Amino acid sequence: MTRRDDIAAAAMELVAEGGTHALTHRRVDRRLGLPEGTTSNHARSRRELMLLVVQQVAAVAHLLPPEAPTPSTVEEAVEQLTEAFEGVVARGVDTRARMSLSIDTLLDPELHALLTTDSPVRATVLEQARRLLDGLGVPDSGQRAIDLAGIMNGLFYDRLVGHGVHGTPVDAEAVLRAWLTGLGAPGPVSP
Amino acid sequence: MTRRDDIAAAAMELVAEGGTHALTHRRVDRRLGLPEGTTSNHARSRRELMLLVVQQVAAVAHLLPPEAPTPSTVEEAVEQLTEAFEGVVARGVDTRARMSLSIDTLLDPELHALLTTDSPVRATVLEQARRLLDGLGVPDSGQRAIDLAGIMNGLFYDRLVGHGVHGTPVDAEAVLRAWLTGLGAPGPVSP
DNA sequence: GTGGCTTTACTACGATCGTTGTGATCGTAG
DNA sequence: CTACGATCACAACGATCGTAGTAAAGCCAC
Repeated sequence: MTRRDDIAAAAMELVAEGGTHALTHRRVDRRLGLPEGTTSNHARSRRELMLLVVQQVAAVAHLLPPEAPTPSTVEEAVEQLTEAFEGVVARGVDTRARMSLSIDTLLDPELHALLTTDSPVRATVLEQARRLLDGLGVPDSGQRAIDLAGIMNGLFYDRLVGHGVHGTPVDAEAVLRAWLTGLGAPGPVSP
Repeated sequence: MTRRDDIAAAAMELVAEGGTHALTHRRVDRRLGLPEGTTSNHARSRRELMLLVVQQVAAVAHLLPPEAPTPSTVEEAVEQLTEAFEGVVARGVDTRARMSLSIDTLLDPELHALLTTDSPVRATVLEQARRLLDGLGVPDSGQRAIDLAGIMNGLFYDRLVGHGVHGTPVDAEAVLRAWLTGLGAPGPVSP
């Protein structure tokens, strides 16, 4: 069981560092110092190997720590979201792997759905985002939660794989503050 | 010359459809119905082949049509940005290829920079974004232009490779409107 | 036309890959 | 202790890949 976890983790790292093209049974073996063929035993095909990485990404990724209290002002929300954002960026690997896999599984809708629509992480993230927006009194919080996830992905992309890697990065805090402000939240919902 | 362009275009399509992993000299030959070895003649190594795609992406991609008049109200800006966004999404291929390559060139900083920091498209996009924001009287338009590019990338990601492909997509127009509104633009700069 | 340079077609090599099979080894329930 | 299922190490296959070389075909200046 531990062996399988090691393989999944190493495979995810490979994808995060060099994209799906760098993902190979033998490369995983080498990275872990295991004899060739070990990874092939656990993931009998390349598709299974990619599935392993997809599951690993889902196992690691979370947008917000679940114990976060619901903020009642825009500024509190900005602070909380920014902190969560920086945490994910600092971790890095799983988000990079997720983005790489999202593109490279477009030809395999089943795997792609496991990463996006059908991902348990997606549901959790949307629910947390919705709760945060509801606490601020933002209307239409369902669609707005989807929008927030989209914005966050843009910020992730910039910092982890885009211009922000070597150039001037986006100002995540300013983006989130402006967006939340512009939503015209009437303030916290009175009890 | 035309031959090389065909190869570059076909290579970009392959990357857009199946990621960098699907990019191969022989696959490009087959897609174009050319005898095997033709692509190898124009891109003597795999790195050259990827460079070809990078250049092709830069050749095709533009955020805004350059002749767009500078908007003077938030609503005009929203309309213009949304229209440009939908245009890029409808085209699709180059943005998908760019995102795939961004990740898969992380191990090759030179190629990665050509896609991001050193890209001529990047400079154009930032300048257009900055002009648009200046027209609205938004302060610190330099950093805000970077932020806008980040937001747009998030929207692209959602629609082209993320949840929006098969699930409920982001509301790009609403996101842009909220963000622009929240920037607290004092209105168009008086002449 | 003719000489010289570029582009094409075609072939071949070694390396790596995905995949499968076969025993050996381990852990554990009976 | 033993038997049995799961995990392991290891070997081997055909296919595909990256890369490079060579000879024919095309093209253009002169």
